[in-house]
Amino acid sequence: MTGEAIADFGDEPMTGTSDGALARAAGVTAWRQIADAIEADVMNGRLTPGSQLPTEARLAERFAVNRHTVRRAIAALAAKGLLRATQGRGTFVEAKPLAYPIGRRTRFTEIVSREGHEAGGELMSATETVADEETARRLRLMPGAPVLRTEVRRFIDGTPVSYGTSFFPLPRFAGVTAVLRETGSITRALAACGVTDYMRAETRITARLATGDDAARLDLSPGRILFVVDALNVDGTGTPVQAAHVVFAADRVELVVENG
Amino acid sequence: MTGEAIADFGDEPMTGTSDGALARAAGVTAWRQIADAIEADVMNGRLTPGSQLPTEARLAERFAVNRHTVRRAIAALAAKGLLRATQGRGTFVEAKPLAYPIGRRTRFTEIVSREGHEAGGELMSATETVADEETARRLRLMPGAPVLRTEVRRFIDGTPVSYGTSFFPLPRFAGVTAVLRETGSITRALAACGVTDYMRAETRITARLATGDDAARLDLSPGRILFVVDALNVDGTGTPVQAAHVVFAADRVELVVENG
DNA sequence: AGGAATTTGTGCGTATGTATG
DNA sequence: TCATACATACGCACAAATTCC
Repeated sequence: MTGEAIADFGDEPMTGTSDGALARAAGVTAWRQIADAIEADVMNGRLTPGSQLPTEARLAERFAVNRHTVRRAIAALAAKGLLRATQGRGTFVEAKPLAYPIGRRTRFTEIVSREGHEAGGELMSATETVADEETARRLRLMPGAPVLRTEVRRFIDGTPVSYGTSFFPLPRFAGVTAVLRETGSITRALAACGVTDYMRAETRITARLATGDDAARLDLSPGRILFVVDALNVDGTGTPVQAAHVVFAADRVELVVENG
Repeated sequence: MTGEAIADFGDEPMTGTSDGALARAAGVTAWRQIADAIEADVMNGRLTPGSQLPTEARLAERFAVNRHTVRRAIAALAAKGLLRATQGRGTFVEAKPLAYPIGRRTRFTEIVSREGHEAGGELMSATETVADEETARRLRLMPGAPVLRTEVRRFIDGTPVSYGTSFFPLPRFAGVTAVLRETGSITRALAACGVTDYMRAETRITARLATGDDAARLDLSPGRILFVVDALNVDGTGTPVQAAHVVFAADRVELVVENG
């Protein structure tokens, strides 16, 4: 693999006859050779994180194979988390995972912007309901107590990294919905209800594979790994203010526990 | 599903004609019906964590199918993490994941025994080598400085839960090998070198799928989820004493971050 | 607002090489 | 040697999502 970058061909003629040439009738399948070529381009920096690959049609032309064959190579790399293909947009090189500190002060927006990225939040739903046994125990409420249930999806530089549901004790935090819908920031939503500061009391981390629903919400392929994070936030007096159940795309974040 | 537990049939006659009977020629494959039946037995507590299933041959007889069909059902549940089949031993219901606290004082043996389980450790290898760039940075050494590299596998109640490599600065911790080989305990090994107390400074958590090697070492099926944990331990003065790179079987532990 | 162009996603059919029995 | 099954690869057509004018 000494060829030029796959993405670098434009209208100019090919610079080498061996470029893009596959060893047909060799022991390795065509789609795997293509996948290896693309992966090498990513590893060598010829394709940088966030950059767009040529269209499947152009890659097929380039490697002199059918588009299906290119698609198979891309699918393999997407399953590895190296690429991400979106219908109507194109295929892109995935960004490096963001270090996501988990500590007493865990604030999504602060974390992301401190690393030089743009944080985004989207309130997907907000309904008043009653606490089930598990939620009541975590929020130290009676089962059946009124709670606000919100579903929030979070983005870094426009790509979704997590989504999940949160529960807030209800007489106290009735006002979070409006702020959450407008800003997508939990911190500001709680501040609007008089919680000037809150702390992460406990974080439980498990993992599972992405279902079709997860895949759709996080724009990744089914079967990728998800972190399942159950978090409890408390106010200055130690009173629970938020119980969250969030799934993260495991190859878009790296969870970091710092013990200062 | 109102049948008796699968594991409960012994020499007594069947208590109901429908027990174990499959809806052949229905829309659901035989192996999936068997898998669902076993899963229901686990969920309802008729099969408890740690208990052994009947042999594949007996299950095949029970459901009146070929043993291959039973194996497919078991394989599906093993892939979900519900069962674990070990050659020569049998098939067992997986235990619930153990809560594994990650904090300033993270001690494997203490954590496990406090939860009422038996902790085990096995030193797989110990070699003197030199620090590569990454290891040197973490241990605050010069690249090329001598370090001790150990590979340790850990068990809870006899089942492997993690394995990984650790690096110790070498002039100081030459004595850990012997203690580690004898006790499998990092805490005692460090104590033997004069480190009466150590602290977890940082823990980085990512995830990946188990390869064949991982699967062999942790006695799980390839493709299961692994937590990849990079940890740094320091002594009372803040000097790094151990840099570890450990993989955990993600469905045998739940990582818990507590912020006192 | 709307419609064309672009790009990925999906389905079907066909042919070929390679194990398997 | 034949039959079968499976994965690979190709070709064509259309659907669906996004972007751009």
